[in-house]
Amino acid sequence: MDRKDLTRIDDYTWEIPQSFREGMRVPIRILANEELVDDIITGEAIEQAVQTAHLPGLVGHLVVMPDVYSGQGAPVGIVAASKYPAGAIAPGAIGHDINTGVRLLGSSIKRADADDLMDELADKLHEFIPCGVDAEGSLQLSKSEIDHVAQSGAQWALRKDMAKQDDLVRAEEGGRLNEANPSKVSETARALGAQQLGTLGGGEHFIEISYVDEVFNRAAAITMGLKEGRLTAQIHCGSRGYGRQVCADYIERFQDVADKYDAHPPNPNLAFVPLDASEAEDYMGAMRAAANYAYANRQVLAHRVREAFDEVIEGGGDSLRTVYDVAHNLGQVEMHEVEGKHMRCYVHRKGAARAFGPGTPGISLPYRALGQPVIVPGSMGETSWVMLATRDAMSKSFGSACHGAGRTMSRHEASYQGEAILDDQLENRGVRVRSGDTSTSGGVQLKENIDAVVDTVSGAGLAGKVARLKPLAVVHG
DNA sequence: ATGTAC
Repeated sequence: MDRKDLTRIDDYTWEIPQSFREGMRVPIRILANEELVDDIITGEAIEQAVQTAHLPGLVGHLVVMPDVYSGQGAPVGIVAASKYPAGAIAPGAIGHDINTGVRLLGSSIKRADADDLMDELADKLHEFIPCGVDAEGSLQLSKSEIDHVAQSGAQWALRKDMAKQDDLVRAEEGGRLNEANPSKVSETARALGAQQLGTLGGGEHFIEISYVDEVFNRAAAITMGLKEGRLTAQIHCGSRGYGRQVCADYIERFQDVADKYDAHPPNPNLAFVPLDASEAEDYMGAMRAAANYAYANRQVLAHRVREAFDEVIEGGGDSLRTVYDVAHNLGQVEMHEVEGKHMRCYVHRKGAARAFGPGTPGISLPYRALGQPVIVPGSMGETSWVMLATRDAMSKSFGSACHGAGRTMSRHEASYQGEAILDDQLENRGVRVRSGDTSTSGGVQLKENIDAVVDTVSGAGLAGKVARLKPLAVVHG
């Protein structure tokens, strides 16, 4: 694809018309600045976006985020809104790592006071947090306990003294989706979940200590508890094998019933069924269960980070306060205005965060008047940004923004890349690294386009800058 | 992303 296939809407928006290929249900809107657009349209993710635009019942336009990259079925970095309940639902447009996301914690600890302690802090984080694909957790729960986790999300951790009330108040959806249905989750998934709660996983998943480098919106930063020169902690992870298995199980099941619904996607990983099919309801219940597992997992990891801080800094754990916790891979029923009409939609977000503008119902109370926080972590060891959603996000991207933590290569390409160079790259940037089994991160390469991504998100009017964070230490799988 | 593999 090249630029002649695109219509330029404005400085940050490019459209691929519905006529680009027969079978597309909506046009595609790529959100990207001059610097990013050519890479996006020449990469392999864009063909996946074209295929995703075939999903029946899509409304408005398929949104492609500036940090998009190649995924399975749908690319990572898209928003696809389907009319509810007349449209379709596709697990591949939500992703295998259901509710992968980010928890950001702020603190009152001055960077200058912690400089000499950073190596010890990195050691303790690594000691307290099991990493890698095969990491088994410190919790070792029964399958029936995992059903409680899947039902209650981060609230389960509150009952187990691994959360503060304020953690939940400042998490998206209070850290728990309603109408989760663990009985629709396979035995295989439940068994994996029982072993893995409280583990970080591999690939792009990481825990990072950073500091607030610069504040751009002082009032918002105060509400968020972010102050220049103070330490922060970020936890980027998801639902581990539990969510992966839920996605795989339902893609297979949807493929099996394709004939019944005359549902034939351009790619088997984009298997779909009508939203009002019983199989769709089962998937939604299982997917919400996996989302709650991920909310609980980030909460348990936040607890472990607090324990690690306590070992090194007096009162360190207690000073870590949740700023926000946001999901990147989720499907939700929401009201949106499309071509002048209010309608109920099923919004698939894959590699995209919800970003509701100021005053929108559903935003956590401390932030409802300001707009939903948008955490853009960059790759591990990269600059991160904290932003606030603005009103334009509702019309431009179904109330969504980028997810930030991207790859330069698809997983498929990365699998050919051989030995890990990631840790050397990180060390060269002066970031302390502690890693587990690097076999899963061997192909992870650091992106350096985070500032262009953030320029696009703010230029397109999805979110405004609040603060920039700089990395000090990373723990990854 | 992953009891890893188009």
